[in-house]
Amino acid sequence: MTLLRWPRPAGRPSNEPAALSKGKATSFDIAHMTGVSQSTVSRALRGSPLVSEETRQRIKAAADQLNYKVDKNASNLRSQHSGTLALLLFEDPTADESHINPFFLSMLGSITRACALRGYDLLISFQQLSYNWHADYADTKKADGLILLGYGDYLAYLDKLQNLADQGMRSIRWGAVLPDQPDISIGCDNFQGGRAIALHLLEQSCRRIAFLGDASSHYPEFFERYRGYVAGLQEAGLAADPALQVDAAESTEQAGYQALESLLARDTPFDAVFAASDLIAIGAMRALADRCIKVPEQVAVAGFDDIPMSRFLNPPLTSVLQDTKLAGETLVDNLLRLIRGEPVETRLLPVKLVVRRSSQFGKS
Amino acid sequence: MTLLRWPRPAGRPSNEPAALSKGKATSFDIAHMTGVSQSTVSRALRGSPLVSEETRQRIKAAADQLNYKVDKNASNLRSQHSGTLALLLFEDPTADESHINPFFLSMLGSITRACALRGYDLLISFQQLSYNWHADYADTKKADGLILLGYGDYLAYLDKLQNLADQGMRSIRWGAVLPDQPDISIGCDNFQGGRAIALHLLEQSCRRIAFLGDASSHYPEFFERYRGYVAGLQEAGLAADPALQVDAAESTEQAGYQALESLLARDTPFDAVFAASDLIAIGAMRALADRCIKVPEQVAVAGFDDIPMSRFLNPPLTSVLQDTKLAGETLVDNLLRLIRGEPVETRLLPVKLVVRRSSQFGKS
DNA sequence: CTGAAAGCGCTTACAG
DNA sequence: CTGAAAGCGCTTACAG
Repeated sequence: MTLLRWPRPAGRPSNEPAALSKGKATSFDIAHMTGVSQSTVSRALRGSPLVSEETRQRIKAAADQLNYKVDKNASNLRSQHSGTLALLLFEDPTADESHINPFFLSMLGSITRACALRGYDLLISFQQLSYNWHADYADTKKADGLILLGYGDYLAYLDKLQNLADQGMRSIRWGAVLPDQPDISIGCDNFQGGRAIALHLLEQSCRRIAFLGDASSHYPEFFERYRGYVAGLQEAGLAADPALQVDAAESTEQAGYQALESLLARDTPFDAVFAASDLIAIGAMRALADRCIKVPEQVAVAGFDDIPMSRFLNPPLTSVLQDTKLAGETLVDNLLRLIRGEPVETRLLPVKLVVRRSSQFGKS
Repeated sequence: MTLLRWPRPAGRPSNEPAALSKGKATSFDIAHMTGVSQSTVSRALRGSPLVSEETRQRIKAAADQLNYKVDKNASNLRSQHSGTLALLLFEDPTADESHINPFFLSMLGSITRACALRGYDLLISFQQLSYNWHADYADTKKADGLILLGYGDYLAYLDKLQNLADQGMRSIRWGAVLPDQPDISIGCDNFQGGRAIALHLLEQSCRRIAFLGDASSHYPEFFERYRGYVAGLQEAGLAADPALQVDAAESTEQAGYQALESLLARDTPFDAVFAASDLIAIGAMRALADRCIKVPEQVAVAGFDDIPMSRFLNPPLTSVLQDTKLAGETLVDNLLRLIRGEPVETRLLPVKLVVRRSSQFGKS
């Protein structure tokens, strides 16, 4: 009998073959099995060039046979990084808890995929604005970096972002890209999107275009869309009429419905509605339908985000498409760069106007 | 000066106050600061009854002051559990990579919330059916349990489920609840949902109700919906006509569009369409619209899942609502029970018929 | 109620 | 190219 007997690590009965102790094999088992040191096993499995090809093959074969997998907790503890990113979705505190904004859901999907392709795990959590993100994900070492996603009052959490940056947290935010921001953010070109909608509606012969959405620095993404809209009007020699701008801070149907009612209550004529998001547009279209105002015959409507349901609306909604696949990849890639200490470029992603029936003013 | 000086753990320069070494405080720092042992710090912070209230308060205060957080990797390694659940979304291999099935997105949201409320983290990943789930999430100790979500050929991954069960993996699956399953699954009452749709359509005076969706044990959820539909017909003294059942394995618009075209090609008269999912129904409605067949005037249509966009369709789609909030909570609670070694009851969740205009046969 | 000690399973200098 | 050793930061018997 030539089978060598190696000492077993404490805790495993020496009469039980390692191959049968399911999910329990350690690098020591592999080492004993192949007759090398545990350090060499670790090196081989991590692809270190310090191990000879022949040794590596033997070790890999043994690892496969024992169904061995590196214990992530141990390797993370030792190497001090987790191979995990955390995605924090912060929502309006008032949001209905059963539904997530479809746009963020779409982002979530693309971020998940991007992480998987790069070999990172993704931890997901919903957060209130009041929460201490850093403490829970960075200090506990659960994640190497944070992706922040969500609407909400920008000025209200500016301090928190500043704090994250001060503590050297690796985090990146989806949102408005502005000068003098404390953090690194990636967003789409809200300005050009707003401008494109305005130019498109003007081309449909609309002249009194209402804007539904907050137009203040509290909601910088909406504000950028608004500024693009104003710029578009100016190019056509028109001035934006303040009476045609109605606040809608939340991106919800309810907010859109109410915003349109406010607009109607002002008794200011309008022939088009540019909603700062598709959800707001959906609410506005419902309010118009309830008053028997026909879209697009009497009023043209356009939104922003191009969420999946927009093409199914009646009439289908003209909107601005944000490329969520590219957005997710860009967020992940830049966060990874940040983690590696490489320079990161704040980026503005291009948008695309998607014309559908809701904006064909006057046609039926 | 009465400030005591404690020895510093190796690795930290003793001239640097612990409070300034950001994100680096350990339980030893707290111990030194409060004059107790590190074990006591660990106990106090974990709420052990072995620590006196006074000591606990002092320790907690020190921990707050130093911004101390337990290192999850260390505690996980030592205690051998991760406080993390993994959600594996397995999709049809053919699925368009940019969009996730809206129903699963909704489940994802509710599972994320349920985990957060119970103090668990959630790891998310997309998986192909061919993947070795167990190895990647259980053997690596990244997660204490698995939640499996997704459509796909049930028979094709039965072996894998068996394997998971054999290896003692803590996992739970959303899907059909059938006798003799190798794993524990939770699902909605697909049978009663299918029956409710059939009875509803019959009530609208439909007599030739087509079923769009796979009706085989490869797709047991669809099959249960089909069996419910057959049962509903039987209650009205009608037999299901095989010519009215068209396969659609994937839950996509494309599959629905094609299924309806196949149905039309059969030249069998029908006055209603029951699609096995809303996505299939959406495709079918488009195919009907392309042929200028009016819904619900000429053909009534109903779906299943009640995804968010269904109420916005033209006409709004009658469907069967699955309570995703309850589903998410049930999945998480049962998985946690499984992890704790408690008995788990396979559960069938109730569904609710949601009637909208698409099924008002004959009306305009 | 508290402390000293062992050890979870790795990675990574250090030495050869 | 390989091995012996230290140590990541905790939790948990064990002893008092």
